[in-house]
Amino acid sequence: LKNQGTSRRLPRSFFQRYTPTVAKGLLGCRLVRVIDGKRLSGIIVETEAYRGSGDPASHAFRGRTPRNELMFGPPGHAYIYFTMGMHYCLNVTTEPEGIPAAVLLRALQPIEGVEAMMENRGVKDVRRLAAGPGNLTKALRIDMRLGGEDLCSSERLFFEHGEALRVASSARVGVSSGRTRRWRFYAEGSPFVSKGRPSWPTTHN
DNA sequence: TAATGGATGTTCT
DNA sequence: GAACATCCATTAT
Repeated sequence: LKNQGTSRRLPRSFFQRYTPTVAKGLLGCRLVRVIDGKRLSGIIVETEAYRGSGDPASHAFRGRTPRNELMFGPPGHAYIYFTMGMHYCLNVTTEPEGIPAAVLLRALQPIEGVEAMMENRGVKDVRRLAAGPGNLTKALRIDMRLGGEDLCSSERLFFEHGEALRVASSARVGVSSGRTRRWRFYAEGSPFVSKGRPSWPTTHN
């Protein structure tokens, strides 16, 4: 019983795999943020994979830079970036060290600390609390200070096992290149996914 | 319900 | 100077 918390954690081996597989596998798992000893958490319902130097939509497409450096590092770490002058986006690094890859966390179904998330967001509709990558980080109070955090050992931000969900896929949201890859994954029928709708129809795996 | 544009800053050409 | 892994309010349909 005393190991209940840690035993449910996703281990590093989970993240050291082919990135689209990790992105799919994260659906149904729990993302947990601990603030002042309180748990804010939700079930992951939407993710996107960004992989390798051959993926034109990836930040690592043009090689290593100060910003994307963490993508080249070991798996299971937080890669966070600031975008559009306003929002933070949370990724978890994947694949063995040296392969630039990560999974973007795009939406959660809020479970624990819903009241706190409402305060952080200034929104009451639970369906919108963590729908979209910028909203997700705002709800969980995630910013650059958590960049590089080891999510396999952190006490502030980590993943827990969950139940398998029915998975659908589409092209990634908000990217103009790399449209041939359908590396956005989401829980089919979930009202908690972000509004970004793909141009291609959905399929399931 | 769909399209548009503003807020805002970092990165790259 | 343009593009950008965004979000929301406003406007048009």
